[in-house]
Amino acid sequence: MLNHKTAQIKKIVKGEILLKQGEITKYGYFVNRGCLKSYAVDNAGKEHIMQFAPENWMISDLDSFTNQVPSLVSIEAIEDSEVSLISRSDFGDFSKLEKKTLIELAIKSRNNMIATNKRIIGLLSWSSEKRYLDFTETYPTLVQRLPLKLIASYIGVTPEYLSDIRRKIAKK
Amino acid sequence: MLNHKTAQIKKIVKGEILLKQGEITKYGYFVNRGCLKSYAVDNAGKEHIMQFAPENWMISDLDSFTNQVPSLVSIEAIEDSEVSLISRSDFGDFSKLEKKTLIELAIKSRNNMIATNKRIIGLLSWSSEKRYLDFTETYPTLVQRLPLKLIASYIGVTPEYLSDIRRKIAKK
DNA sequence: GTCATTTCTTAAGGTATCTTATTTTTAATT
DNA sequence: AATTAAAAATAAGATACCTTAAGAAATGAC
Repeated sequence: MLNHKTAQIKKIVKGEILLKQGEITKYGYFVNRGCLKSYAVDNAGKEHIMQFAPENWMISDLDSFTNQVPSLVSIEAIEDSEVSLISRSDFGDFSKLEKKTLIELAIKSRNNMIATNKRIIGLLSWSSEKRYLDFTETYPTLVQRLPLKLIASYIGVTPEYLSDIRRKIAKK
Repeated sequence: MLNHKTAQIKKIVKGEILLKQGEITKYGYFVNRGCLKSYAVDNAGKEHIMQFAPENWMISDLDSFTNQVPSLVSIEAIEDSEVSLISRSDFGDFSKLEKKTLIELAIKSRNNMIATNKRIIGLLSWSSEKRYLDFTETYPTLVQRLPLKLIASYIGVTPEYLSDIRRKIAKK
């Protein structure tokens, strides 16, 4: 979709931060290798994961990227990674894009929206156990790859409680 | 964006249902007048509101519309309303759309995505009181227009508890 | 291979939010 | 206006989930 071949590439190590909550971002990131997360830290200092981005995913704070407002999230590498930088000059103005690119974008946006809508329904109406089971079905490779505490943060429970959930599931 | 002028128009009364959870939808709806909601009913029979759609908003189950799979939500009029029907033949295939339309779509999708992302962050990391206050700031007209129990359902608390929240806020 | 660090598990007590039920207020219908 | 129905407020008891804390297991560093 984006012109990754000519894009600027950046290598980052685990723990490295590409965007800090409250800052205005210049870039979106396309993940070539590794895995990133975006997350918000609440008043109590707790971290809540908005998104995981393994290979071939994009990650950014879309509002900060588009409207140059402070970001609600931080973006950090959870593995050693390589990303392509997507800049506003390349991608900020849709009218500069080719029709073909716009169609690809529309399809990806739609798929993203479908997944995001499902997540909201889950947060509103599913039990934490069901949210965990859905996560394992939707992202089986991430379940292997990520520590429990990151998954807990994504589905909206504490690591201790997810540990309880797992034990209850195992007992069945 | 869509060709509302030639679209099929439908008048519906309060309480009328346009889509039932589990069914496959043929249409999306653009609201000309009135207000609709989409909601999921959980195992315990409780209703959880995904979206409100007042005038000039679109509403549908995007996954059901796009992929012809069972809908996760029902769509119902919460006021007497008039909607324009958006069919898959008009809007299912992006390659048939004009570039101008695709650009409009990309902008609307982006704005929608920004709002939806914020809602997820709110559900994960804000207190219920903060979620309510944010709702009143983001949708001041809807706060006047909608009964408390629908707002409670949207922000993810029971009506009784939202009533408590309001009382606490008023005491300050 | 040992030591240090991080992750995971387990458990007890606490809090936010829910459930159920009753009363009051508001809105809809005739 | 009177009647009915729906919405909102209030309160007491129940529960899902959190907090804190400690020990066990796994992972990474030297």
